[in-house]
Amino acid sequence: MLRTHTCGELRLADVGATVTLCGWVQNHRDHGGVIFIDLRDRYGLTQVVFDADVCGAAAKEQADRLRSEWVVQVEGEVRARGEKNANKQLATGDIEVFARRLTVLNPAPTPPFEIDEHAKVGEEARLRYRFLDLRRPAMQRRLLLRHRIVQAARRYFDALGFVEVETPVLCKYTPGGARNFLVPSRLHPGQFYALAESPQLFKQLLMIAGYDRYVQIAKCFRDEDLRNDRQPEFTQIDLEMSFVTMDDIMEVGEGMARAVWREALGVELPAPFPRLTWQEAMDRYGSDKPDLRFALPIVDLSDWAAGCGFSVFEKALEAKGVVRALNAPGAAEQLSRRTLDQLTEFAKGIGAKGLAWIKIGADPGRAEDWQGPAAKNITPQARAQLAERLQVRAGDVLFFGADTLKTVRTVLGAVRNQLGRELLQLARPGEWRFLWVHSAPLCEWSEEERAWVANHHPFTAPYREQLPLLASDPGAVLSQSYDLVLNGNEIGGGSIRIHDAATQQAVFQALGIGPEEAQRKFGFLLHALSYGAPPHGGMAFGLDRLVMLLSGAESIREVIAFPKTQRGRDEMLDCPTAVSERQLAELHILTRLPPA
RNA sequence: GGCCUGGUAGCUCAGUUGGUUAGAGCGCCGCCCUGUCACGGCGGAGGUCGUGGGUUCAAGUCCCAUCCAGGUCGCCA
Repeated sequence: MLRTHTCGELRLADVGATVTLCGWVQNHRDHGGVIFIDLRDRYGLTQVVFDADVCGAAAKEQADRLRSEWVVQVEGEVRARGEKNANKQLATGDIEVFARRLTVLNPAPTPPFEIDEHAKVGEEARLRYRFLDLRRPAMQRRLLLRHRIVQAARRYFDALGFVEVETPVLCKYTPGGARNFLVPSRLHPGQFYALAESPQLFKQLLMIAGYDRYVQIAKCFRDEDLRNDRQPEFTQIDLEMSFVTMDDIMEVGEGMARAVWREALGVELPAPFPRLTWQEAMDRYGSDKPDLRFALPIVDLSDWAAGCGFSVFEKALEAKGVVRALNAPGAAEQLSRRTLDQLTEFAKGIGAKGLAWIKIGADPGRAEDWQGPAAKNITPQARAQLAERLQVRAGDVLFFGADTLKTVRTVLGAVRNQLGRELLQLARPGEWRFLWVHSAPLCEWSEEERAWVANHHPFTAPYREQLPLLASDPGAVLSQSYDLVLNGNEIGGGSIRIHDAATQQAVFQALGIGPEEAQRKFGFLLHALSYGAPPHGGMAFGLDRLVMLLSGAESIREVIAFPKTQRGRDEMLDCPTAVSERQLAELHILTRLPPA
């Protein structure tokens, strides 16, 4: 080793020792007669002192030329700083190293930005110089947290007897779902692999193979547009179990979350996590991933709305829609007319025709104290009933949605989030509200494709007793599926899988995938299912999102060492790039570029 | 693909109604300083104002196109 200690470990007990440190020059403070250097590595910072009386004139002169981010080796003696000169903010602040010998291991140009906690740097510069950005404490903290999370998960699953198995990244193209990245085959002209969008099929095959507890920290690839929490390659903590029910998987998944929070954050999560059916979540919170850091429940008022006096509501009912509302208790003062107008525009952006609201003044019993676009038209009787149904008190603000069921759910769900997270700031930092949302519909009608499409994926098992409905009313069939939601973010999800070929065929049929097509696309799975597939199920956690939430980062890019930009480029590697004609020829590929 | 925000010194930003030589802080370079620790003092260098075109006597500023970054909708079974 070129060093005897790291820059974070020397203490008063080491005083008198001769040590050798290696690291980067964080800072140099030249006082003429004496030079201070802060030497940094990922373990910490140690102050090195160059005094000509100790190190000699030549070494001091050399130290004088040191610049930020040079890599140096320093041999010297550990000395106590004394009460007066100690730096309480530094773990090594009680000591300093009086240099005797200095070796410049590598000089460096002035970095494009300062490598310290305080420097504000834009993301573009950070990504172009990611190797420098990763030296910064914030990035180190996040990558180390990620490491601890992964280790905690691995220990947890290992202790439960899970087997870690790697599955291929080069896979077969599977239609439906996310767009695949394609990889040309040199050996098979005109044919392509697809990068795995998830290990889904492989883990089912592993269950058929009898590995009844599988786990993998798996890279997944999806060629879709990027978002603040979406990258084209990302990591899942993927697991699958045999001979289990929904409850078993949820228990294991919940246990992992508890282990991760305990080991990575030192936080003890309450058990068990609350559960809602998909239907309950959608009705009560207008979302399949409700943020439970605040209440603001949505109440159905369809029966009340008939004859309430407000024609907008009544017409929505006549059109077979619904009327629902939520009460923001005591929010009247925080929600100015201007804010409410902005919220109305926000609702319109999501698909609402408008957003009826009522502001309650000092006395809910007086008609004049009900103000807002919906207030005047409502009959006194309807108003009294409303006060009862929404538990109206002075200073409350009521919001109404009147439209199709789907629109009202979406709009009030979004309004609820906007109120809770932004306008009323009801979500406290450091608060972790977990929730299982289970039993979502198996499939959903797609106007675009004029067909029923799988909500989760086509291998998700419906509830057994609802199988007969599959042919007659596919939309009514619920699936044995579950999503783990944290503070309004989906952090994981899974399902019990179909384990027999007959049911799988029936589901394919309902999804408009004929026997021939099914055979062509998923024949290997159907074949395998016929060879003694055990009942099985599993789930996957989005590791990047998990780390993002645990670290409080604003974007997924902050918890990935080398992320892509929103257009899918790597600014540091400068890729993707064009390749030579020769390479293309070898892959039997002709490119067809869009017109310039 | 649509919409929104931004692009000015190495970094983070300001730049008024279109008008003199485009500024600040940090960083950088030089000199001084023996107890600093985001040291301090003095001095200095550093700009295709993303790119291309247009309007104008005059464009960082107005218009059009385009590129890049971020956000968002579509998309993500």
